[in-house]
Amino acid sequence: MVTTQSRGTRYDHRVVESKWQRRWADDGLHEVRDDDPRPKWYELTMYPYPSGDLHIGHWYTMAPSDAHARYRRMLGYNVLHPMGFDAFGLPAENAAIRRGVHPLGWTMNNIENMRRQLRSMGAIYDWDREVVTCDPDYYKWNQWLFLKFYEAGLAYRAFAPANWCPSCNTVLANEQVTAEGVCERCDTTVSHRDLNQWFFRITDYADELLDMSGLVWPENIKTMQTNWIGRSEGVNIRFDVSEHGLEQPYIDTFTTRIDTIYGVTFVVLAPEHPLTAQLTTPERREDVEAYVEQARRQTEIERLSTDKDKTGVFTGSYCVNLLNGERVPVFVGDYVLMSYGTGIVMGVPAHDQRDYAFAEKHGLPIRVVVAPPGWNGEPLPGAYGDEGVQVASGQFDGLPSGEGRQRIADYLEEKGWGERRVQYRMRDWLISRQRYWGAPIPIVYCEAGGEVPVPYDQLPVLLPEDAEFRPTGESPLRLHRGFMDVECPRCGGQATRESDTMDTFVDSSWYQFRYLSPHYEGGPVDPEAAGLWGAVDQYTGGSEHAVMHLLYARFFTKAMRDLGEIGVDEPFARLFNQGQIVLGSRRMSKSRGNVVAPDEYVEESGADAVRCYMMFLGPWDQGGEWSDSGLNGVSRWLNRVWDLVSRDSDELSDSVADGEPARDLQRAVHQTIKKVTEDLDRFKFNTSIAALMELTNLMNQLWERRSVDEAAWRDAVEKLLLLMAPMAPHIAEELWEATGREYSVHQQAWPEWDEALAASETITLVVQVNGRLRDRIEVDASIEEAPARELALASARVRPHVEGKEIVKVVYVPGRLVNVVAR
RNA sequence: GCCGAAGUGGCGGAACGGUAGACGCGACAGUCUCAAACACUGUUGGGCGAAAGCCCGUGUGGGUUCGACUCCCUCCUUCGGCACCA
Repeated sequence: MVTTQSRGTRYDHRVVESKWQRRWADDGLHEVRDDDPRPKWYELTMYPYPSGDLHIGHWYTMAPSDAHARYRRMLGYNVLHPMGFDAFGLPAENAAIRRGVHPLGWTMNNIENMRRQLRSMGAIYDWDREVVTCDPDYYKWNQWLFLKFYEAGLAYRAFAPANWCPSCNTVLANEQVTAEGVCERCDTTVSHRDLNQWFFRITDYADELLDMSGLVWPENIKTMQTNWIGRSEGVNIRFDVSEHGLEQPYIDTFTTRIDTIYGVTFVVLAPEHPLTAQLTTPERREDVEAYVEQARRQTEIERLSTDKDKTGVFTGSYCVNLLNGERVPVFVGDYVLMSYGTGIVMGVPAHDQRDYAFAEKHGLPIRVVVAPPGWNGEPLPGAYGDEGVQVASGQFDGLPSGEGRQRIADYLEEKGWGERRVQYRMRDWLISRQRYWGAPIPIVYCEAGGEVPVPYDQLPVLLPEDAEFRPTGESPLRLHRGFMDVECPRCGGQATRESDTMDTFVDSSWYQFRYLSPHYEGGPVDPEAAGLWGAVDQYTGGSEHAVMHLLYARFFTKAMRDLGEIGVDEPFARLFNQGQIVLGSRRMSKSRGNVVAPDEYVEESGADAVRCYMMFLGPWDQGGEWSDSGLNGVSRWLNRVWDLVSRDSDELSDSVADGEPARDLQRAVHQTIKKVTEDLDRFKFNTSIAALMELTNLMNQLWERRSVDEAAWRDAVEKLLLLMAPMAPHIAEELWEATGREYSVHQQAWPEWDEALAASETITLVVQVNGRLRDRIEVDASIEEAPARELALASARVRPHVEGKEIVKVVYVPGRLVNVVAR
């Protein structure tokens, strides 16, 4: 059919997008007010690091979450969906050093550029609420919180071995060292240094952090946090060493398997253990010292490699197992870690793989004390299960090992030989960094009075802009006399400032609360705003933050709650992790040169097309691959919508003689509303857009046939534009106006569907024989079972398949199918 | 080694235990064009067949079921996390 309308009209996204972005800004359409009567919805996307250019990965993170926030707004919520910059940190400093510029200038330029790029996306960010963490108005509150933590005993300084990255020239938190023992930023092998460091006492909250029952988070993230915290219930048990005449007549070990206590055939100390030297006999001294020295020199990787031999040396001493009076040898071995438990392990080779390996190597006895079901009395190398029956265990013989654990623990506590203990894998959070580009730690060291907190009225402790910031291994601030030399706030005497700065994860641990009242001067958060907004309702971002950021932010939230700053227990009620967008199945990276720069594509195809493509390329949580032709397909669709909606609906008659197609359209519209709504609730953007494409395709077909009336058409156009508005906000707004509707499409209510109208009058009745499809019959949707069976059995396509067979039964699934079972 | 997720056309991916492959890309054919590109229309899992239709198909092997991409078990592969934590 030939039409008068020209086909293939393309819209000028440049004109449309800049027009509406200006208009929305002028009208303050995205301003969020606390006195808005609608119910609140706080939807947060992890803020970006201002690395310079907005990467397509940023779009992948932000465009779908913006669409979701917009959807929630159309549902009738007062939506807060803010944006800011995680502006402190090593990359800025490293980049600044490379380029010979100042980190501040470099960072602020990047932020300026990225703000412009972010604006091109047409998101609903309320820029008046922007948070920039290197701004003194922000980090002042970092320092303020540090002081509050300090007063509450949650911040403390300790001389301790720390992870040292020789390339970054700073210490790292445990969370920042990968499983391979390298720096999570630069992949350099991490070594150790003993330094005075500031810590946050996150372990105080270990048990509360384990409780994630109220969180709607992906299970794998919860599991990772649980594993990271690593709670173990066990027993501290003493072994008698009084025969050696030390100050302390016993040594302490920790075990989770006290049921195996009768199987102990040796004890092992960590090489760094302070008792190692004392327990070493003179004739063993030389060997032990050589071993300890060799262990000390090993790198973290060598030390931690699991497949390594279980090395160790005998100290010459013995200790006594108080339960059976047995004397067992004491070894030093580097498979025992000083940082876990007591740094001493009781060796039970029959029931622990590592102890087994150690015993094999050193010819130590192996004694089974927990017999697995059906045990034949043979040694059990490798049978380390913790369920069985106590044997060779004195008075505890015959007990199931689970019960044995409790009874032996009771007995030890009664005798005063040990007590139940809970151990965590997680350590306190080391926050000191020997680098320039971070928030100074607000402490001074008085020559007379020691450690003195900076008074609140002297905050912020400004980061001096004129410091030499090249890393030397010590904090660069140490070289800045004007910064360092200070009067003691307590006694007025000579004092020096703490020269370390805070880990940037401190900044991101509470930024979610600063957005609530970004200009508030009375504290980190305005209590009224905190009361109104509470926790983030929906948080989105990458799963690379599964442990560090998310755990720290949870800790901060609980600590701030206990300080009375906020009223919530958890920062993020719901969490959704998007996947990664890749190019050619490889992670994009600047060094590899395979980076997709969104600006070119926005210029070429428009922000709406790039937004929609981010959502369409695959399920958001699984990530996907960028492809130019994929973007092109989405772009074609938007042009088709433009073309379709721009058609003059006067060309359609007021009513169509055959009413069926109009009903088809109406049904499709209601089905689409349902599909898109349900999919957006579950972040299934790809299928939402697919549903919208289907509706568009149907509309196009019906138009071609001119078999739809004007009213149905206009209704379909309206619903299509409303449903598209969150994903393609500019084109939806433009077409909303062009079709004579009232500004703004983004202030309209989300459409609702009517189940009855979405339902079909007829269904395709599927007819199967033995579960295999044989026929499809169009029938009235209200068909009863009996006629459906009759129709199925009468089908000419069914008969040949049941010929000569006995019909055993007929399964009827209402509204779906008939399955004839024939044998 | 342990924990978790995932394996579906040429590709990205759809599918409340009930029509496998929606939607899109690509490819092919056509329309438009002097031509190409763009755009638009149509076809498109494999095999056999003139057609009707039949058979085979969701990593592997089994199981449950009238019926399995979907649930259960085995194994394989890929990815992510943890890893001498006593």
